[in-house]
Amino acid sequence: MLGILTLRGPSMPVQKASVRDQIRRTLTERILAGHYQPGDRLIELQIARELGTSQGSVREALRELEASRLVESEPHRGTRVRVVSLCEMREAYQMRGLLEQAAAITAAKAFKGSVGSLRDEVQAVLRAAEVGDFGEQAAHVYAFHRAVVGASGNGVLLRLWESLAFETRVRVRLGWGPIDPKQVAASYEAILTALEEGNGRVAGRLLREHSGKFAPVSDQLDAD
Amino acid sequence: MLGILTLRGPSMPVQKASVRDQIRRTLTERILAGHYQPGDRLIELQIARELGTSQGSVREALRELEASRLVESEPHRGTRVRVVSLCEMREAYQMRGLLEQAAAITAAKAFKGSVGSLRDEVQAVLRAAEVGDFGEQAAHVYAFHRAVVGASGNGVLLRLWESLAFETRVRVRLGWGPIDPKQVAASYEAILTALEEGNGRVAGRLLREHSGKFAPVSDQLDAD
DNA sequence: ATCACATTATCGATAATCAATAATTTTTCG
DNA sequence: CGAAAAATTATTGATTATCGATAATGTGAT
Repeated sequence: MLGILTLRGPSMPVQKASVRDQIRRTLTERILAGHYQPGDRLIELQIARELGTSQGSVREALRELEASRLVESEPHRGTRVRVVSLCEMREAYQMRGLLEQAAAITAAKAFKGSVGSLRDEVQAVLRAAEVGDFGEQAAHVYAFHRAVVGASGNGVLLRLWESLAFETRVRVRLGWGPIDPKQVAASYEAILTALEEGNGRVAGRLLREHSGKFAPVSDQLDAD
Repeated sequence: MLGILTLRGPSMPVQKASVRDQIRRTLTERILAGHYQPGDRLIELQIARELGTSQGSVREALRELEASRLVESEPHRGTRVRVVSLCEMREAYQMRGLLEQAAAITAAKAFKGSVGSLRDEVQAVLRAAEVGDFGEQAAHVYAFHRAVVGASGNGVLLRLWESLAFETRVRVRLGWGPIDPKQVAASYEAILTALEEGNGRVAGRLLREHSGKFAPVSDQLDAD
């Protein structure tokens, strides 16, 4: 039993690995990695037997995934990987832009003069793009934006932003074509400069525009 | 058993009343109504026995409440009603303002010339305020803002906004003092006028300012 | 072909049970 | 007495087995 619980690095302190969390993590990985495709059914007992757990634990994990909108379920019809529509993705990108713009306003204070860690992420993005490692690329893009939003110091803002993670991450897997590294570099460079100067207003605007570049529709909500 | 399932209005169509949902609804009501105070423990078997359900169903309901951030839990230490800090509430109000501003930009198109339903809600708010019925007042305030956000036509935006419901609703129960009806009326009247004219830009700005009036801290994120 | 009916897979839910852990109480001993 | 140690209790985390309800599928009769 407990085929999942095998992993636990040697240097890991006392990580509580509840069965429920392990299941959730495993399923999340599989969904984000594309092992389970959108629309695929997730059958409780099947998963339970595969992972060596009980049906109840799987149910709980599925409820959590449903809450974070990775899956959806109908009564007596089971749970399946959620299908994110193009429309919803556009909306999510709009919102991400809006939130990041707001985040930048205050985050700029934190980054003024020290954008080293951010620059590292951008470098990593470009390196990954050259090699063609989309997973790595997406991870560093995520890390960059998350760092900015996190630096805003607004926990609620961060939570809202993170709740968009699924919608804005599927994009990569849909393969809307490779990104021009030059364009990306230029865009990020401008943002970095603004942050370094502590100019949150400009950084925010640039981040919002950046978000717009990756969503194929005009941004209707721009208040400026 | 199933002491909860009694209710089901005569005109109700075919409402699926899963046990889990019933538990969730019951607990949500009790939390919002203040029957359970912030910090109170929610003991699984206790609730299960009281409602005549199994422990498992209560667990699932609690996981859902945790996802919507009404409660929080630590391993082996149980689940309790979440305590929303003043800081978090301020952040939530900031975010609510940001989202509503964005919503107004597009919602204005939908309301141009026909703000009747919105005006009704404002009237209801003032009426409730006169009578001193805070519950009713809060409900209509909620309905007004929700209508605006809903009219934006952006589902993701609506979802984000609704996820702030808890944080921005506790406020009423904390009783930050009664609100001056005149001030409220004037504020809403200006918003209505802007929406009626289809001027989303102005309506958005007013909504954001409105939100600021109810949060006791200067709004740092205003990009305009 | 299509409708009615049976079959099957799966979900929704329950009960009974057990180990692990946290909180509480009691005991022991300096 | 008062603090450390030990025992007790309450509750969670998780399992197994089981049942009825429901949706999907298959099958046969007309």
